[in-house]
Amino acid sequence: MSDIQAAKVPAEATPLRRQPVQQRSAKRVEQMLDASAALIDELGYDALTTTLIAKRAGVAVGSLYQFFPDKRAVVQALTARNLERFMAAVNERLTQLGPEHWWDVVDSILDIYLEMHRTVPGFSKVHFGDIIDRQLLDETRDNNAVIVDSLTDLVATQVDRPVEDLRFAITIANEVADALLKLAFRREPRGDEKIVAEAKYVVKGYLAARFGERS
Amino acid sequence: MSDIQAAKVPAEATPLRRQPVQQRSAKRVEQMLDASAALIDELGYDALTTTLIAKRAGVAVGSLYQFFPDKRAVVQALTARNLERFMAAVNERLTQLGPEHWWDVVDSILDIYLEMHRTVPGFSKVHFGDIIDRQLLDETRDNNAVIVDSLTDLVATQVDRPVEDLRFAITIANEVADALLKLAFRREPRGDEKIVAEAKYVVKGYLAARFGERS
DNA sequence: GGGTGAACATGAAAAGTTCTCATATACTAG
DNA sequence: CTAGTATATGAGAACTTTTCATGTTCACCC
Repeated sequence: MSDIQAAKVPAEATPLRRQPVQQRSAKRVEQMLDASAALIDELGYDALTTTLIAKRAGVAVGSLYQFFPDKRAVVQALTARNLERFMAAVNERLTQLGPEHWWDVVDSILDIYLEMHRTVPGFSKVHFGDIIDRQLLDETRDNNAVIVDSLTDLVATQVDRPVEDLRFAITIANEVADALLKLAFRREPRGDEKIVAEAKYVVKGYLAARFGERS
Repeated sequence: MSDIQAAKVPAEATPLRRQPVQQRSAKRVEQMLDASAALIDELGYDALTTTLIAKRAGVAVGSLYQFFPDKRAVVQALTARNLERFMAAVNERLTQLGPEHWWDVVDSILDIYLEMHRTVPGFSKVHFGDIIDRQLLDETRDNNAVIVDSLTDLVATQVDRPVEDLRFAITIANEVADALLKLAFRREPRGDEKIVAEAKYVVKGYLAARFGERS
């Protein structure tokens, strides 16, 4: 009576040294990501240490390297997991609501984004929009592409415009929203309300100008 | 006949372990910052190494620690230098042009920002808006505050609105511009023209809505 | 339930970084 | 010319990242 349907995402290209196949190890990998997220929250990215991660996760350092090629890959995997969770939440919310106006889509997405900032450890420090160094850049581009493409598809069914125009506008909107919400959470741990409101205002204003008011 | 007027900025709080007093050492510190900038461009922040910086700058590692308390402080000093250069350029441009419409102020600022992205090594990777970790956060806030305050003063003489409203709007605009220009330079080394244009459009649109069209 | 090979776990130590410090040299004021 | 401070230096202490040989656990088969 359980939903055995594996929630496995194909995992585009494996940044992992080895894919955990047994359940215990999959769990361990999750623990390592959780530990990383917590530590990033507490100490910041720079102070993150493989030894610390391992200790916090309750595993040996070697176990970490069993799956991740290096420290960066851990953070990268964390951002990937954040992205997956985000997209899953967005999809769920949207299929639930049923698409009406893109206006509402924007609201939903921003709300979910906010929610994750507030509830997912480490999210406000590193999530899919971050570039910590060149190595992560390509991965980041991919992550953002996933979001943007997904949203573009969604909006394309509603707005009568060339898809490339939509993609462009959504790319811009995505970047703006990310920047402003990050600012909001830099100012206040729970997110500065005024800035959050302004973020919604700016994004909607921009999209309205580009998409037109009609749904 | 030379303008001896020292272009020294008071240097708010000293993040340096020791302030270079002799000219040779001041020069060396500059060399270290130059080396850091170049290396960040080439390898990314993560691959930055104190040994590498020293080697590139042609000094001993110890010399670096003579002035900087740790590696982060070097990057921090680099962002501070970038900020100084940026503000200096902005001030020069604006006093030259003479303030007309805030519209033109925005153009000037964005142009200078672009120019620096293209000509100042490392600028597109780390400049005043970046947060690499918690330690740098306060300094970053300061940096942004400097820009925002400075611009606010400037605009306050032109727009008849409560100063706090102006500061808020400028904070938002600053963040948006930064995010979009960073995106532009992530996409193309010389800055994606289309995105740059859109950045100007978004920022101006936002400020027009907040400040009103009138100069 | 015994055997086999792959997946996984582990921690000591190799390799690499950060940062210190005792020592040596350059500069500056008098 | 000289004392006193600023600076330069690089070996090495302290800490991190990553490897790897060794030992366990699991999954599957007979």
